Parts: sequence; structure tokens; C-alpha cells
Amino acid sequence: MPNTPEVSSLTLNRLSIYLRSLRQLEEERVATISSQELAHRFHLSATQIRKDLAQFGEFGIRGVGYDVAQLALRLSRLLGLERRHAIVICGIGNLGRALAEYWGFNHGPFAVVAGVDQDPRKIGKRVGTFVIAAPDEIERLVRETGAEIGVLTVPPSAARESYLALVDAGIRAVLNFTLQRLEPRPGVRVKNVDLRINLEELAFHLGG
Amino acid sequence: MPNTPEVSSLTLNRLSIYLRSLRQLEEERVATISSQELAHRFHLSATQIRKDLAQFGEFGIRGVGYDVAQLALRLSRLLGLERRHAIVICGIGNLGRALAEYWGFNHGPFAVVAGVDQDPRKIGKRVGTFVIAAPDEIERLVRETGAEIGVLTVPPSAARESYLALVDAGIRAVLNFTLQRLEPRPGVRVKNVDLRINLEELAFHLGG
DNA sequence: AGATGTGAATGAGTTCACAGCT
DNA sequence: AGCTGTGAACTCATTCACATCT
Repeated sequence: MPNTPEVSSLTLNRLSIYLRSLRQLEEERVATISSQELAHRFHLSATQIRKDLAQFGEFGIRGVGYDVAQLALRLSRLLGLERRHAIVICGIGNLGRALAEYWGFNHGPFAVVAGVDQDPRKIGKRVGTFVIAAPDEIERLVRETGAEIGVLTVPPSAARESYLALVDAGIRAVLNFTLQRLEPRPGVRVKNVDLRINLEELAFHLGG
Repeated sequence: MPNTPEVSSLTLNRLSIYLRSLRQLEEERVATISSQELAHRFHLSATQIRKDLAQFGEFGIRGVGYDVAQLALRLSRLLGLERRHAIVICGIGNLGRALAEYWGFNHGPFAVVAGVDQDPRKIGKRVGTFVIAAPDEIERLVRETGAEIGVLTVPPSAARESYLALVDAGIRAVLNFTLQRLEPRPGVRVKNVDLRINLEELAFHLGG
């Protein structure tokens, strides 16, 4: 097996941006584009586009540029966006509910297919495209829906427990909105999102 | 004026983490801690703690460590968290409503004090601690509440307009949840948050 | 003795500049 | 001629290792 040198988040996130830019160009019926012009149109760096792509092969035609549709397709495949990824949300509070109905989580390959909550009063209520279930249903839901991604929007005290339930159910990736640190588990990728920290960063610049 | 070499987001975000860790130690009545032990207890790097702090002065006592309460206070001041920062939310859809009631946005120095939405049916409705107002009220709301931070949770097509309204109203920092790029304005700091991109990053690791 | 604060070394990420292909 | 792909240079960030202070 070739020694896969882990791709950085920075690169991956830029690839997402490139793909979105290409999608827009497709809508404008642009057939071909140079890194130069792509960079100019979307405020990116031409060299960086080429370097980022270089990590995964050769995508362009020298002297010409990139075939928009073809590059979009290849990036989409590369990012794993050519097949469906079902999502389960743990904790249907304000944030969980918002994400359940969030466009970005229910578009293209992504779909929120289930959600669980501790609160018996919430169980059975419809949110977005699913009905809230009890936490002990996670395993069944994951099995039946083939969900791969879990979203954690529970209170911090319930984070560890919910995380382990997701892992046991066979979830392969977790988006963690709680401030609780989660212990790494083999085969499960965790991405932490800290909404509060963004405010604190802004506050710094506002000064004391 | 001394040439202020812009502090990186990475450093600032770590300072937030250090502060939270110290707060927890305060609750546990720990009076003093070394970078070594702080790192060990919260999965951080001791050298990095010292380097990060070094950018802002000397905080410790050699041979002893750091006074927990004192360092917490100094970090809190440094991050601008010792005074109140009022927040206005533009766009009270699912995400806007969730953030309006989100603990992290209504705790310590932060408070969501106002929200506006285009939709006439929403105007007048109570959300969290405020009543939804019309977009043309932004200027008055910012003036009356002294809000400094604006949160953008509008549809992408309304992003630019809402942003400019916030800027005109005198907002000094913007947390942008839309995918729309915002043109920089002098004196206004923008922090973009892309929730969708996190899913795409996870999808990459799940493979095609 | 024991921990901080910091120059020096290393590593990660970006930009430059150009060889090589179309 | 023009643009990609890429080694080399550079900048930013982290880690090492130790002089310095209590």
C-alpha cells in the first residue's frame, strides 16, 4: 500500500471552494478556464490552485487550462461528493433543529435522515424530513438508513455518551459542536466546530 | 505607535482555550499551575502555551508556574472579554434563531440584543431575549443597544445588502455564516464561518 | 531545583520562477 | 505563445533545548 501522506484541512477546504467556483462557471456555460482566471474571478491564488491539485494528479492541459466540467467532476469524486452521505443528528435543541433543516446539510450528497433526543416530549415530533427518535434507537437508525456521519449538538455533559453510541452504531465520521473533547476511536474521524471561539476572536480585535 | 504585528487566528483561538482551561482550574480551587501540567491536563503543548503568552508579555513566575486566577484575568482582558459585547443577528431563519438562543452567544461578555428579518410575518415575534425588527431598524438598534458585533444568517442573495447595512449602522465586527464573500471595509472585521465545508471535509475521508 | 521565557532548529504552508508540454 | 506542473525560496508556525530567573 502506498504511504498516503495525510492531506491537510487547508488543502481540502480549498478544494471545496474550487469545486463551488467551478459549479458556478458551469452554470455560466464556461467550458475552459486557466488557474490564472479562476483565481482572479474568485479571489484565489493561481499557484495555490495548481499546487493543491498537484497533490492528486494532473488535471489541466498545458497552454490551455482546465476543462471546467471535467475538473468539477474529478474534484467532486475526490472529495467523495459523488455518492450519498446520510447524516444523523444527536440532540435536537435549537442548533440541532437548525442544522437538520439547514440547506448545506440537505443538498447534493448530504441528507439529514434521522435525529435523536433524550427529551421524551420531543420524541415523535417531526423535524425537517424525519421524526425525532429516542437515543437507544441510534443503532437501528444507522443500520436502516446507512448513515455515515453523526452530528453532535447535545449538551456537553451528554457528549461523550452520545459519541460512543454513534461509534458503536457504526458511524464513521462525527461533526462535534459541543466543547467536549472526544477521545479518538479507530476508523472514526472527528471534526470539532467551536462557534463560540469565533466571537472571542472578534472580541480580541474589538479591544478591551 | 509601535508596529503591531497582527496576531494569528491560531494563537488567538488557543488563548481562548487556555482561558477556558484556567476557568475550570479556578472552579477546582487550583491556585497555581505550570505550563507543563496545564498542557498535560488539557491536552495542550507546554512550549506552545509559553510561546503564545510570550507574544503579550510575561505572565509566570520562574520556578513556580502561573497564578491561575491572575493569568485567567489577564487573558480575559487581552481577549476583550472583560467588557460586554452586544450582538445583532441579521436573518432569523433556523440558524439565526438557534444562534440567538445559543448558550455560547449569550454568556459572559456576549449577549444577543437584537435581530432583524425581511419577512413581515416574523417582525414583532419574540426570539430569545428580543423582538424581531425590520431591517431598516438596524441603525437605530445598533445605536440604542451599543451593539458591536453583527451575525449574518441571511440567504446569500441578501448577504451583501445586510452587511452594508450593518457597516453603515456602525457595527465593528461581523460573523458571516453565508457563503457570500464580503468586501472588506476599513474598521470592520469579518470572520467567515462555513458550516457546510466541514461536512465536505469529512466526506473526503469517507472516500468515494 | 524547577519552571519560565526565548533563540535556534525544524516543519508546514505558500509563493516564486521557470522548465516543459500543447 | 501560453499555461500547467514543480523544484527552490521564502514565510509562517511549532518544537527543541537551554540560559535565566525565583
